[in-house]
Amino acid sequence: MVKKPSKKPAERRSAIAKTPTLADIAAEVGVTKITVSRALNTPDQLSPATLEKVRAAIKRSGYTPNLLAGSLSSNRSKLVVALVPSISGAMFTATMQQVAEHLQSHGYQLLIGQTGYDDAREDALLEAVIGRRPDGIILTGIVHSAQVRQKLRAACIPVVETWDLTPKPIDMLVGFSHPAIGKAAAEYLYKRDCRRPAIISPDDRRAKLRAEAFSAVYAAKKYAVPVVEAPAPTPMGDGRSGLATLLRDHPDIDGVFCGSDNLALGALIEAKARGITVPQQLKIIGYGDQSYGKDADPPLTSVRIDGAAIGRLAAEMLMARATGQPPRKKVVDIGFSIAERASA
Amino acid sequence: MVKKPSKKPAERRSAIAKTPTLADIAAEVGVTKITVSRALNTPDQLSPATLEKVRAAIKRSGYTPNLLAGSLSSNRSKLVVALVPSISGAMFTATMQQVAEHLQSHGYQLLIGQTGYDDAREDALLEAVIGRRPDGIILTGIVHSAQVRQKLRAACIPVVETWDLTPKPIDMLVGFSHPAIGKAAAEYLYKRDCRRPAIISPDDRRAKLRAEAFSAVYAAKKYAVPVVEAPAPTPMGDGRSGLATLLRDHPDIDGVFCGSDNLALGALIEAKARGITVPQQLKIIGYGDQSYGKDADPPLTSVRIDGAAIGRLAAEMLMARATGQPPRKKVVDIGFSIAERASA
DNA sequence: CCGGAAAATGTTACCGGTAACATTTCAGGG
DNA sequence: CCCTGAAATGTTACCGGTAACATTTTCCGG
Repeated sequence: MVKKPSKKPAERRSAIAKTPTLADIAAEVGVTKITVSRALNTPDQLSPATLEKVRAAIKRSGYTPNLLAGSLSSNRSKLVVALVPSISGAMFTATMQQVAEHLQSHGYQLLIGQTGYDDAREDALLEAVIGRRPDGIILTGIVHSAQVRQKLRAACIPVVETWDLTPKPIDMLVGFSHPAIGKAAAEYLYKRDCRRPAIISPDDRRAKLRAEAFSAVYAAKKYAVPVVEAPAPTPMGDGRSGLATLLRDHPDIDGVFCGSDNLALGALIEAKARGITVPQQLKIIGYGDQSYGKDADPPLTSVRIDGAAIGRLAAEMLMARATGQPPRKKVVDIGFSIAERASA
Repeated sequence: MVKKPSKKPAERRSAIAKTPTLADIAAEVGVTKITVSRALNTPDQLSPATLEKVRAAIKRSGYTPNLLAGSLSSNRSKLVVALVPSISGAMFTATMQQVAEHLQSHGYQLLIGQTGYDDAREDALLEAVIGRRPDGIILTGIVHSAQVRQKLRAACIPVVETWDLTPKPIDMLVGFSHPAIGKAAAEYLYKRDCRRPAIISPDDRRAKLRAEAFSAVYAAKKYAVPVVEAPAPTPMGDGRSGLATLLRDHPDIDGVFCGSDNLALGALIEAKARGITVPQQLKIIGYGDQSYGKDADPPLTSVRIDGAAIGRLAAEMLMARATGQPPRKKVVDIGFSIAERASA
């Protein structure tokens, strides 16, 4: 089978299996490209007869429109990208769920990128994402690299930073204050007569903010707070071993502020395994208020963040921007609460 | 401020803030577009002096290449999309982690879509994904809609189906047999003198396959297996309530096959809360072998799937295809094992 | 100082859609 | 039967890059 190279590139291509394009469908039906395009995007503009023929041809060929081309031309991608540190972190699930649902009802699509608690990697990923020209970007946490901040601004893409606060957001923001949480947790434990608390914390930036604020409260009262750090994302096991370490070095601690519910649950299991009563001998407070915390024994007291609300607001802000409305507020602090249960 | 519409569209645009393009950079440096393009993609081809000037201009303007345009032109998007039922399902985390790492080392990017255990939604999402013309698609589970199968084939995009087996994959496949797992779990419990087992299972398709195969083994021995289903993704609480329901209706059960480690952990907590000893009075076996299972008390026996291996193989297959090599194998059954711990 | 190969850069024509404006078709009133 | 405006369809020119091939520069030995 000799392949005779012809001059016309279109012809050369067709030798190989090629995915059908608008032009192919148009030629088959006997109309022009724009008519097929309209059949897909604004079907009301076509006569029923033409519409029917075009749809039949599309179905027959298994044609799928090339959104790269469409987006390039129309300057709208109908795509929103969200970046999260970790897929597994159940924290962000509710947020993503809400975002996806809201976007979907507006005909937008959500894709998620995993950054992995690593700034350099986040920057690289973000750059690649900007290149795809999504109609919106949702970030977990705030962006620190000046370079990336500039690129985001230059790209003119609506951005929502989330899960944190900063006086100078790139664009929009839905978050809450991590130091405020550390402070509130400390006061919560202090009020319940905790005098020798400790911290088990993931080593990511936001968790550290909470831990530092917690320590600061006790430091002001002249108590030093021992800290154990574990690499994020923290599995339950780190909570067990973390508590074990703390008890070895500081056998008299009477409370633990855990930087995640995973850690808290691990600490709980370790305490029970050692016959330490919770909350009598040891108070445990988690962060995130995951559903499984309620099902622990005793149920876990935890800092509650309304992740779904973050998602809903972020999506609404983006969609408002997409429809050209000026956003009511560019920055929202959704706050937090402490879900008081039996463990502290 | 009267805006005088000029004839040239480029000029009209520039009234509004516009994101810089290759042409802008090129004009600024005094070269042509292709030279700038080369500075980004094949810098070796340029003289050091030119390269330096171009890079300076790029940095100054905060330019980010429009990958839509690049992909459209070159017919390569350097993008792989993976679809998972749920972001939170820790099961797929290891897989995604591996995929992302392998792809990254080849200069590819991974974006994740969430389908939500819903076939209709998966189809819609998949169609939108095909439209973005990624260089590869990784699916969790196998595709059932004939329509979508045709579109995937027509689009000529390499596809890897995972976490399941089928005699007729669309393209490539890395998975294992769910019925085999149900069978193995049943035999495992039977061998340990379990005669009145029950099942707590998520209601997704693959979990049902496992449950049915489990029941079939016992049915062959004339034992009926009671089943409680919970909507996926299953939180720990469903394990607690699931076991409670089972014990109410069948107080004499002596083993539970749980469709996820979450469910198993919940069942474990419920059993302990009721003073039922595990494994003496009740054997519990999970599925997924999540890290937290090891840290439970007693440690959880669980069906182990090497999710990381699935990710690694899927990524390797895609990259091999991208570099034009014919894949060694198009279908891989990676099997499973039962991680034997104290709970069963 | 010249020829010629290699290195550096440029030209042209697309990729597959959509926007904006132009043209044709058709129904109904005068 | 013509006119008119709305409905249906077409034309042209892009969107912002890259492939393929063409041309100019540079560098080197003879």
